[in-house]
Amino acid sequence: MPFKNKFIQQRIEKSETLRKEGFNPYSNDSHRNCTIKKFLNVNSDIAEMEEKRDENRNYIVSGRIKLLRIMGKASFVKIEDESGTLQIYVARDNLAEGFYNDVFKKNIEVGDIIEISGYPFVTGQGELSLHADNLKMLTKAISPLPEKFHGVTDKEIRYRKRYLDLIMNSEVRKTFQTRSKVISLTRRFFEDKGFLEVETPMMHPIAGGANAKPFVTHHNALGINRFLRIAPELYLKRLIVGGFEAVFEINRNFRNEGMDATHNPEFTSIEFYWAYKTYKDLIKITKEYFEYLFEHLNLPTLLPYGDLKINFDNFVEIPLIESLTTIGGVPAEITSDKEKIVAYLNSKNVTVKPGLNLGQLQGELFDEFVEEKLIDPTFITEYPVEISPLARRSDANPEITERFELFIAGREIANAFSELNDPVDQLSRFEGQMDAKDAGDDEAHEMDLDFIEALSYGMAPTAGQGIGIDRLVMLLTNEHSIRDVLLFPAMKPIINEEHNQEEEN
RNA sequence: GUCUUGUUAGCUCAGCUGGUAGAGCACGUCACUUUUAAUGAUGUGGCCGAUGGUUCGAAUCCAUCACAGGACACCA
Repeated sequence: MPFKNKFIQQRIEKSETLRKEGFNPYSNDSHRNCTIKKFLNVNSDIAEMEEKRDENRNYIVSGRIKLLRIMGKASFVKIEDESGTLQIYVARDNLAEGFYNDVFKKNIEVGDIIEISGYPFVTGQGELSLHADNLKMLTKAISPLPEKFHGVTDKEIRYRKRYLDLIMNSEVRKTFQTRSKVISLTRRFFEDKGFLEVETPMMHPIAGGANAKPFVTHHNALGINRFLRIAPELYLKRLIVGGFEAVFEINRNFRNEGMDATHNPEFTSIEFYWAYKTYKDLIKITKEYFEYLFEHLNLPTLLPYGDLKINFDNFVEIPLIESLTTIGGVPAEITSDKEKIVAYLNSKNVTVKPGLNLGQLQGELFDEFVEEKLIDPTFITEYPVEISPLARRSDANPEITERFELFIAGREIANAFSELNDPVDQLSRFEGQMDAKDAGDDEAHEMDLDFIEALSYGMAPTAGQGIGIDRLVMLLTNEHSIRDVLLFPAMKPIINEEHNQEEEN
């Protein structure tokens, strides 16, 4: 039952009173001619004037009331629009007869969205303000705003009711403005390099391009299941086969897995594919990309992140096997022996699933002993072929691939490789994944014969990369939960007990 | 999925070893024409997350459930 709360009832009554007195509580007759930011900029000279005011100027601003200080025959009102906050001085004798006492003081309150006209002046306390000569209700808020000083801090309310979070916490708006800029800069960076932005299906007949569990949905017309995509990779590579030489896609992926500070079931990535290039070129363009972002976002290259300082002038490059010993402290003599790795992991109280192959075990060592130590940007290269089913083998050593993952602050930010374009090898890799699936690995890559056929027509040598946008934004905004960089993070629904019982009947 | 902590007024939070629910802000009323979380006076406001149990008596103890935060596991 909505609106049963007594505060809401009170406010609805005020809204009705306004209507009766001829003031539409939901007027759209708005005449704003100045944002708050502009008002503050344009009138910054008022402070130097002898009178501290200029009654010849007039502005109409609007915004939500954030603070209200009523002092008898005059009041101060803080309003906020998207651009900033402004103090309004409202005095009884400057408004229409009776308006101040009968309308303003009784029916206008914190949370309402109003429009005010008046002239700029500077108060005795030195604050540039607007001296109101007219005030109009634009939107009555019937729910009271959270407490003015503490705001909302309850994370559950902040995520479930993001609008309240955005009203109360201006720094949250900044985070999402930065997110928007990152995406826009990313798009511009790749477009300027000659990449073509494309859109590939979100609903896949086979969920490929990554090792992950998909969401399933049903297409009634065809009577078949579809999978929400876990990655766009195989479709983007089909476009390279088709003759596009540089493509990228910025969009959502969906993975049916756990949720925590760095995982949301839907997340945003950019994937880009670049013909006639190798993963070495990707390392170069990745460094350029970060330089570009830092320059346009005005960020220091010694970036604070929580207690860390991340040095973005210090990109490190190291092969995976080497990192195990030099960074992870794993004895070099065990890193290519399955039994010794298992014994070593067990000795460190790490339990491993039985039947893992050498590459998977090396991956375990990396995840366990190296990943969290990679603070400055680090390209880990030369991944084992067993855990890289879509990457090209190294010519020098067919057991490893021409691949890297970029780690920053202990987290994977990007995954990239020279693409496997040998259709026969790709087929046998998929078959290897099928064996892993039969052995119980439910995240092994699916067989995609249509993709194999595409490769069989010839895909130019290509390098491709994916970057997790959410985690990147976390780094750049100094946020430590993915929920703080998603406007509407995934939350469990709140079960309404009454409603539930009805459904069961 | 496991462990752990939390859930009390619209918001931010108190509430000790069980004894009939508290503050600040907000809101109502009154005073106040330059305040800065305005101030002073006064009042209203609660199924103490849900359901069971123990008890003469439960916000408080126990169990189950729901949701959230954190950690771990899996993964990007």
